[in-house]
Amino acid sequence: MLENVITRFAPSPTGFLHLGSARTALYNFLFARKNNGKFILRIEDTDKERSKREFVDDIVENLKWLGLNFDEIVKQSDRSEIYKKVIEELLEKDKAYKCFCSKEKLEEKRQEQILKGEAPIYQGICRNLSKEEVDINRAKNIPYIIRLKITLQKITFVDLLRGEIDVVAEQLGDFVIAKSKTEPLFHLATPVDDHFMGITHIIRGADHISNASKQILIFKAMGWDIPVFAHIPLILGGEGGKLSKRQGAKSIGDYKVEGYLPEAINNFLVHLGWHSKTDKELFSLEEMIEEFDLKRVQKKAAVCNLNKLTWVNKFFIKKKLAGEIIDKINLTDFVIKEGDEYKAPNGIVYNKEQMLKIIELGKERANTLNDILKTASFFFKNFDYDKELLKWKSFSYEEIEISLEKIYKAFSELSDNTFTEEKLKEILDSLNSDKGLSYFPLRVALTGLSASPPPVEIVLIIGKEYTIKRIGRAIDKLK
RNA sequence: GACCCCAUCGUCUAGUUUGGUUAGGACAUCAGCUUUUCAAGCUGAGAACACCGGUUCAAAUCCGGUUGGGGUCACCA
Repeated sequence: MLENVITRFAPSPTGFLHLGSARTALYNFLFARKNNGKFILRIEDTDKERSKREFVDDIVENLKWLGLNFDEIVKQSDRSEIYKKVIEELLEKDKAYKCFCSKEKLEEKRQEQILKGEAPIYQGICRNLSKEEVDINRAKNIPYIIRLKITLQKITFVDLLRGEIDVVAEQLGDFVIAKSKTEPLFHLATPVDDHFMGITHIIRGADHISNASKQILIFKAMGWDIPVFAHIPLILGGEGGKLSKRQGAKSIGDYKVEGYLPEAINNFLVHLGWHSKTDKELFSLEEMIEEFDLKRVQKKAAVCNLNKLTWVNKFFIKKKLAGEIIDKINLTDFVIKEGDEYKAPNGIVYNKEQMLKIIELGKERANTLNDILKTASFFFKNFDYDKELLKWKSFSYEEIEISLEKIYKAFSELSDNTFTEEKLKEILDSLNSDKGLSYFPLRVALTGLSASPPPVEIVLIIGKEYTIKRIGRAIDKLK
């Protein structure tokens, strides 16, 4: 175990929490907890134009929903004093300078460079302005921004997953670190916070590899210790390309609404780039913490294939008790809850025990929480079906009708005491030599479907009265 | 375009550090079993080391190149 580990998840609140960012959060969380360290949520809202309060709320809410509890939340917009001090120090030490170039002029130069096939970087026009020149420009009120003065030739840093990475500093150009002394930009705010917050491990997406070199330049200019970097592989969409920028970039909130369980999402995400030493596939969050190891994280980008998510979700739904999920299911499309009663539009009133049994049946067949009642909607809604559906194998309509009439009669004769699972099965099993001739038409009569949970289970839930009614309706269709 | 990163079944991956495996698992697909249907479950099948060269008795594993994919090049993060 490492000492004093502090990690951070640093999203910009310019969008909802999506799968890619959630996985970054998960890895940071796992690594911190594994080492008994701290996990901090840092909202990078230096871009006032694009940052929105609703996104902050979404990120916080969904992180909590996933169980990725952070120890602290920090907003960059609350820390302007710190950035200001660093900017002033950098300026004072001549590690940074004011640039008076206009946006238009810069854009023109950029285009020229691109046309010439050169790297589109800043060419240092204001890099060596004298104090006098700067004062003149200031006196004229020409707007300026602040750039870092790059003096290093080569930047080398160690990535925990990839080893040494070399970057030619020239390639970077004197990039902008702040719009003004009070308006820091990403490349300044990030290293400043990482330093002052004591971040020991920067775990983030591989799209930040090239940013790392820029941020290291700040660390070096300030003479700070450089934290450990671990750039985790990107998650790609089905067609390749960054997930967050392409299709399929649904938010975690969307998955929640669609009926995915947080444990399913965590398990799906943890395997997008990481694998335990064993062949174990499904983990609780505690087990993940126990087994997680940054060194076993993949270097290759992972394509996000939702098949597995569905499978994982199904697994966890099946594992849960009906009582655990009844509160997570949106019942309003199916029943109106009044006290302990659940009133269905088809007239049946269920008690809680019956509702739980219905959920029990539904969850065996559901991919998502929302599927649970959908696959069992015949409990609640009126339905119709074609007479043809009642057919079983090559038996005739007459034979089907006779079978249903026998069931009708036998069920009608049962008293409440004998209306039990054993008795019902006994009747259905003995009625016809082909069991399906009893069960299948009964199934259709009860559900209007050719695929459903076992008919006897359904009968026991809706009760004798409604069972008889539905069988009678089927017989009428055959007449 | 320049720079950086990466490369095992369709997908997620084990194996690479310390060369020797019938290249393993999961999802998906297909088949069989079970069964009153579906789902589940069980059993089985097909399915991969990008290419070329080098080192070596031996290369998925080490080295070089090629190709391919991805990322970054903002007064966004």
